[in-house]
Amino acid sequence: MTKHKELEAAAAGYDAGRYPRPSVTVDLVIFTIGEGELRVLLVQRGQWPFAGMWALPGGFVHIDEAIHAAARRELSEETGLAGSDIYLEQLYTFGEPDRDPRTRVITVAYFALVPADVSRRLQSGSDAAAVRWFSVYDLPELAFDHGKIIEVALDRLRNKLDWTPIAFRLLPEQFTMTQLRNLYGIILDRTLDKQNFSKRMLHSRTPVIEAVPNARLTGAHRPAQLYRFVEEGRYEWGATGGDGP
Amino acid sequence: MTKHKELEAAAAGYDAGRYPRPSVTVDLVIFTIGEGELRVLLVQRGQWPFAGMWALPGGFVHIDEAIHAAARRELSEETGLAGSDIYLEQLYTFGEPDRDPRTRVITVAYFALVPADVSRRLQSGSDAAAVRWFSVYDLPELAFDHGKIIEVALDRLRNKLDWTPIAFRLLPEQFTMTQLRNLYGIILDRTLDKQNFSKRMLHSRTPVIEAVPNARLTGAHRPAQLYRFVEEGRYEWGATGGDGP
DNA sequence: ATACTAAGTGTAGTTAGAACACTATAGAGG
DNA sequence: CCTCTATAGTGTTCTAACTACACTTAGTAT
Repeated sequence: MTKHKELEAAAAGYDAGRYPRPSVTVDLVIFTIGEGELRVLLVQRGQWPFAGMWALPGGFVHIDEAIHAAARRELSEETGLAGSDIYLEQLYTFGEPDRDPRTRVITVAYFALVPADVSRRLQSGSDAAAVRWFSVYDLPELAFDHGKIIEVALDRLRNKLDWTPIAFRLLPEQFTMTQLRNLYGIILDRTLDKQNFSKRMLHSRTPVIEAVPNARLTGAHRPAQLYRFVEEGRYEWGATGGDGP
Repeated sequence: MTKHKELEAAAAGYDAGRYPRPSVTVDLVIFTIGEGELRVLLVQRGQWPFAGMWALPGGFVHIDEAIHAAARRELSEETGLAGSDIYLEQLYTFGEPDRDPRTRVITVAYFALVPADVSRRLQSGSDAAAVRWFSVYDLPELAFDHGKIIEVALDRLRNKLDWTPIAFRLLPEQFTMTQLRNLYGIILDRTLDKQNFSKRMLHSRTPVIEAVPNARLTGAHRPAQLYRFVEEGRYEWGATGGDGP
């Protein structure tokens, strides 16, 4: 198909090889919640450049592959999560000429949200020390401009948290009010008033969550009501869009 | 410099030519206000593909050029506006494999805001029918996926309007309350209450605009107070960021 | 002078968020 | 069995911001 394109283009007097082309990659900021921390998945580099340092998972966009497809593929390769139920959103494109010492590399950054219960299962499956979750508040030295990328991702996550129901992508299907409030607290890095928080979630004009009838979490103390995200309402998801454009 | 990079990379056993590389371009959605309309700048294509159809201005990212620099350069080439005082923000990266029939082209879309007084001066300078402002509510048939790109840009503009002082990038330095209110009305495509609007702008906790002392616009009717944007306050400009990453 | 047009202002009702303290219900341990 | 303790769950008041709506003011045009 690419060959066909080139032929057609040549016939029309267009020479695609005229300009030297940059490499294009995708990099993934994969967030999860664990041990009461907001965490991001990093891989340790084996080779030059930045050998031994930690980096975001990522890889080349294949020549016949959509960018979001490349991001999905990398997500699946890196975590084994194939399902499209993992939240994935394009973040920003970074393309300073010197960001990669090898050659000109433009990277399209994505961020992904993996539910706490899913990431717990992952942890045991991943091989050795090459891949690890790190607290976003305690990151190692990072390769390339990946520190910057994580900053931008964290900003975006915090912003979206307030205006979109994105938080539910980090929790199992059913959850207690305390879990949800803690999640917000961890991401926003501040404490939230119990009553005001639950009022906002349950009693705003278009409620965001609803109680699951007869579902209670039994534990060491008073059992808690389980809630789930209300899909119906169809909120404004913000202009930055979802997976593809 | 690039040559140096390749050498260094080769020495470390990295072959950058291993993968076929896509072309990378920037496309610009340049907004302005004119004749009471929100307008976008389009250029008419002369060649295959989509010959005769209208498209967003844009071009290749040079191999040693930052992406935002390429966007600035195209903006300047297309409009003659060199100053970095024109608002420019990265929008989204579009990379479906088939979006360009010539070859694989990934495009990083930007959107720009040109003040009404500046764009009026431009109009006379541009050559013939090859470049034109179009109302966003009355667009011609567009080449490539540029219709989609404009949609995304319009969404983003509307969203940012409510939470950031972006509107001032479409107005001259001083303006009347009515001009500002009309601007919001045009972009949001609805009418706004006079009193409530000015209350929001002037009397919110952190005022967005201030009266210019002794400056009044004299005209056919009662003269109007002139206002200017308050720079001091430093608002949250939203997570999506400005020009560079 | 008078009419016309746009600028500018005041008020009451509603809604969302912040601050703050008390009651309820389970298991654990003596 | 009773008490302790930890977490779940609820009510009220105050303030800031948004909505709806109508009247007054100050210029030019005739």
